[in-house]
Amino acid sequence: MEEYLLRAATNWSYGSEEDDAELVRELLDNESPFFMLPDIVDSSQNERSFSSAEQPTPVNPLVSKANVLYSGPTIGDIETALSFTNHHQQQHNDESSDMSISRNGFSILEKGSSKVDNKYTLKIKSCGDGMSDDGYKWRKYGQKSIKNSPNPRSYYRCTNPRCSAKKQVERSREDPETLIITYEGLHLHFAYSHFIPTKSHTNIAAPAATTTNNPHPPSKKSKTNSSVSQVEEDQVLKAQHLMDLTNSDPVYISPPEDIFQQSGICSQGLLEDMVPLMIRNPSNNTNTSYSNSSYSSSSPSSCSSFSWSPNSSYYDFDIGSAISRTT
DNA sequence: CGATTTTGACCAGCGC
DNA sequence: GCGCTGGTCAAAATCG
Repeated sequence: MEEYLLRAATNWSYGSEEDDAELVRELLDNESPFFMLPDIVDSSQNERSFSSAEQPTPVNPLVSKANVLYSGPTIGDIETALSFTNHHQQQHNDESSDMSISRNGFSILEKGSSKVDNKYTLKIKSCGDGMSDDGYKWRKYGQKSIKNSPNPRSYYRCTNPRCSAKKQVERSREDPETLIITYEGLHLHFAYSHFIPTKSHTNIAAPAATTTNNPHPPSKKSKTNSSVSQVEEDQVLKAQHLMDLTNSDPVYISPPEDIFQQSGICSQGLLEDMVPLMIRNPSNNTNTSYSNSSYSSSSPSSCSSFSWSPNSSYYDFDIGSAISRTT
């Protein structure tokens, strides 16, 4: 899941359907550390939150930390979703029940996270007190009423000026508890929070002399000042995947704030922030695993994923404030 | 007082 | 061309 999002973000708009299909296969490969064996997960537990005591055993500790459940989509389901038009994709999403992530009081019903026209749609089911927060800073820049829908749609931009990401948040008509979040543009926070710098990354993040055709780099100007190329980023991503395939140590998730501070880089979680960090601070890249409790109790920064913001207000028709506001 | 949200106006795309 | 709709802008209001 995280891997998928990470790679999807990296290949934001230039991934072919073949690439997507390959990615899906990798995701659904039982050998993948990001894949939870279906027989481990009681399907009856899908679409609900787990306490730490009742979490099913995942294949990958990262998945465990994220309370990620996988019980669902077949390769065909997702490949179909990837190939559908936006309209069809939405229908497909409505008809299939696939992934569920729950963390810090909300769950994601990812009914086929899919990429259509550079957009990724997540369906998030609120639970508990209804609070949910992806942990990153978004600025609301608009809200519109949608025809034939009682719920307005809220528009958000990432507050990081180097990030062009936007998202739209609206409440599902079918299920008022389900929020439909459409991410658009290259916004990598959603995945970086699960991106753990380790020594192995630095070893593998070797430069390569190729280019990408990513049309929406988070910051082109910063690229010119950085020794890290997009290809290096890709290498790091691959390294991360390889490392996770073999690393049995607990792996976590949001990098600690002090690492960012020591590095003098923005902790918003952009990949271009992460890669220099890993290169410059190899010594800091070890021993960065955290306990489950440390994760869930206090996010190290506003950039950690899915952090729940107790100060956020939640109103029926102000979906976004409940999701985007961070403190 | 700066940051953020609200909200009406404006604009562009699309179908008729 | 016109109207509808979705997306964005920007000034005012609100918040911390």
